[in-house]
Amino acid sequence: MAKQEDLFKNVISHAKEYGYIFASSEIYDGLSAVYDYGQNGAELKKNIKEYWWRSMTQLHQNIVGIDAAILMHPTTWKASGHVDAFNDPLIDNKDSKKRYRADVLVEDYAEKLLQKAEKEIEKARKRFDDFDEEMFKNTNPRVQRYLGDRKEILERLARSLTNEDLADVKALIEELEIADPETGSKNWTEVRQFNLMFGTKLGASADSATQLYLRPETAQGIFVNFLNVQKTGRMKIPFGIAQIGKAFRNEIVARQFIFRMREFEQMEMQFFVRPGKELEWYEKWKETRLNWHKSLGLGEENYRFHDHEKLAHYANAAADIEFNFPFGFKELEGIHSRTDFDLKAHEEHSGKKLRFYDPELKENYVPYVIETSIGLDRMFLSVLSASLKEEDLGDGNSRTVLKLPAVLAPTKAAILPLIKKDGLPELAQEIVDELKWDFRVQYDEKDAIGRRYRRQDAAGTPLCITVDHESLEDNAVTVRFRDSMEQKRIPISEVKDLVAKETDFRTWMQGFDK
RNA sequence: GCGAAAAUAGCUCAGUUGGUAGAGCGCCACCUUGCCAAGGUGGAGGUCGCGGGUUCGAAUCCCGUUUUUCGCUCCA
Repeated sequence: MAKQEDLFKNVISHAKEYGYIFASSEIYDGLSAVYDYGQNGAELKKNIKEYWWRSMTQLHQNIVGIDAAILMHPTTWKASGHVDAFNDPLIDNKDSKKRYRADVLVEDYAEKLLQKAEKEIEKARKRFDDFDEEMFKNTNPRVQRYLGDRKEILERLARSLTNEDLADVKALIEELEIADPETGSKNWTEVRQFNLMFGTKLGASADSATQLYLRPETAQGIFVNFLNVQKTGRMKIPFGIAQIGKAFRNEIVARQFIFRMREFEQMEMQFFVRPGKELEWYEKWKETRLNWHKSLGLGEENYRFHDHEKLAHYANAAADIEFNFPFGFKELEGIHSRTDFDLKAHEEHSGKKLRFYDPELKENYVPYVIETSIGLDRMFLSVLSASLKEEDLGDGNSRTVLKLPAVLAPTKAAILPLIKKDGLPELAQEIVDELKWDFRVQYDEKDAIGRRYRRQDAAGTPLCITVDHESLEDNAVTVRFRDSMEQKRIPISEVKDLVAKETDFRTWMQGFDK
């Protein structure tokens, strides 16, 4: 356990030291759960995005990409359910330190009253042969009291929640003497409202401004554009719309480095299918997405599915692809069968039809949706943490090496003159000038060659190309591979092809693109 | 949000019972070496997270605060 903790700390400090991730506004002590990507982090992140984007929109003829705005019409979030669901009144028990949803506590209490009433009715049913349930309900004073109290409590709760009168919710809990279900303590804090959505205003003057939200998920940008894309792209079901973009959540607890941030980026694809076919496609996408992860070679044992038993209200099937992070298996990507919930909700709220005319069936329908949604920052963390190795070289030496998948590496190759004189730097620079058009490469002449190799190992550069005195004679260079530390002599004219082969999208993805 | 721990140079850390900061690595310049890191010389870099208090004097003691990590909690 302690070892895992150390490993995670290593990942965090390596990420900083090599320019991958910095705390946001660090000179001002940082901002909780907000991080910046540094010079190498930005490259790695961009490469992950590109790997995903090309897999989706380039390898699939029937998937296209969009880039919707972060700000959306506020009704979007009513339709999606976020306005209601992302607003939780929470209360803490001071003794047990447990947190509960205040409305759920009250609702549970009301539920108990209902159960008591039903018990009375059951008892009476056994006693009387000619039992009239309606009659009994309406006349028995106990049942009357239970049901009356229940009704009154629920109405008062609803009223208080609508008016955002949280003090009354607290008062209600106290009046009813509701206790912590686990410990029985009645020592409660105030009820506080947690709104998971970041609010902002449209319009410069405060009084005429419209309340807007920074989107808490990117999916809605796709749903509201469903018809635009379908019509203008002449898309036929089944088809998908992909998007990469920022989303924002005002998490109560945001932790674990970049695993849960307040500002994060999602890569998601909504796949529209015929109603009734959704579970077939759900299975297919589960497999496709897992394959995509496997293509990066970070270790197949590091991935697993986690099928949801408790489904969100919009879903009829859901699974996560979990990754073995330094702090255990956690969600990396979600694959959800979202039914027609979102499109239907937008139809209702907008009054616009969001349907597809299926020429084969000769009918209109609201498509069903399979969603694949991956946290880009989590993906970044998974790649970084699985790549960082402290390697024992067997001869008493060790090295720190960042075994990033070459296709994702920020720098593809380092060009190194063996020594910085005798014309070697000039030849090395020529190679840089040739390669730089196709690859991000780096020139380095400082320090002993072995040291430069190790430096590139730690930065994650998959290839080193060394120019020595012989190179001037035979036009050949030594290529040194990061992972195996093996060296190979090849003609300078073949360097470009070699770097391409090692770092190419096709090299990595082909065979996994099922 | 609660509880625990931590915060000193870019990184990893030391800093004795309070006497106004050190090491190793890294970085920069020059010299030297030249195929798997840590030769030489010189140099830059810290108001010890921040604010307050105690004291003649605080990195060190006390209070508050911020950030991070862990546990709980939450998680469309």
